[in-house]
Amino acid sequence: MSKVIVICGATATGKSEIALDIAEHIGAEIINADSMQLYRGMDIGTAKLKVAERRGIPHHLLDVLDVSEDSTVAWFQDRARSVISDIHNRGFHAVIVGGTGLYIKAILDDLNFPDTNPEVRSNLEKLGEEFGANFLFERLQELDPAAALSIDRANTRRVIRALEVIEITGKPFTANLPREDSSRYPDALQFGLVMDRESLRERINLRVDRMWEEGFVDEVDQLINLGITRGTTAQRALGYAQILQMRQGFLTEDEAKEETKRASRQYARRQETWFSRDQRIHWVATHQPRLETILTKINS
RNA sequence: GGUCGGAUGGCCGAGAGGCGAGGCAAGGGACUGCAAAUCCCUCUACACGGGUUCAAAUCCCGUUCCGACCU
Repeated sequence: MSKVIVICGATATGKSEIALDIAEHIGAEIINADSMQLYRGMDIGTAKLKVAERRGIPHHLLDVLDVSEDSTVAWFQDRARSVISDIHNRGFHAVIVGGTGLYIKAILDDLNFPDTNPEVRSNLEKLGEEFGANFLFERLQELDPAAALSIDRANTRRVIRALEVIEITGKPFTANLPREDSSRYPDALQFGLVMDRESLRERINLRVDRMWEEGFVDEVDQLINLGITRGTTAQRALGYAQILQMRQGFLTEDEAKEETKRASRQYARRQETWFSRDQRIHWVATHQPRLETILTKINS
């Protein structure tokens, strides 16, 4: 019986390494669930494992997008699921590793993403610019009060998406929403790596310093030539955004580096909040023998 | 020794008698088509001691510290 194992957790907790260990032990292939490692050329700044470091284990969904293309959950969900069935069909287990909570949830749970329509969306965006965030929110309150309750009035991005879905499907946004416990892979085992804040902070600092030494700035310069500023997703990535700002003269190199560290810390916090909601995750702390703990659980 | 100017929350920084500016950091949280994104909440400070006043971070006196200048 082929398994689905998930390794999640905050950035810099050592997910990639553990995933390799597990894959090696149980005979699995690895699937990336990190929204930024999807991009070709974003290597140093995303701490992507080099091919030589992958121990011959197949890694999927790495380097599948151009930096000028946008990534979306719906697309990812589709790709990831077909990769999983492909791996399973060949008789291997699948280890999903990554820090993008929404992407992982999209694979595991029965999340259905109604279509998107660029025209509808840009119209809504225009309305927002013209009449303000409140206008959009009030419209949402009318069309789907339940959704308005759970979406913050100032979060224009999410308000627009809800309105878009309503317009396209003709049904309230909430109608498409969660049916708890509708897991696509009921036997999937999720492991979350945790670390105390102080250690994590140190690891992040070290990691960012190392990225700089390895030529992070050059990497971004190359991506500028490849059109990273044309896309919306890739250029927002931690570190990339800051180096881009530096190139535009808004930050000194030192500031860019420090900002990257700070932003990474904040990101780690958001990741922990996200993952902490999922009761299915088995948390593994640094002081535990991580690999053994996880393997025991898998084999039980 | 003298004169003048400062002293505000972890940091930056406004306010110049009467609802605790604001920003950053930190912490907590939300989140089903940009998610390394987007958004929300919290953090009761005015160097110290007196005084004036119904009311003082804001005015007065003194003390301490910092800075500039003078002798």
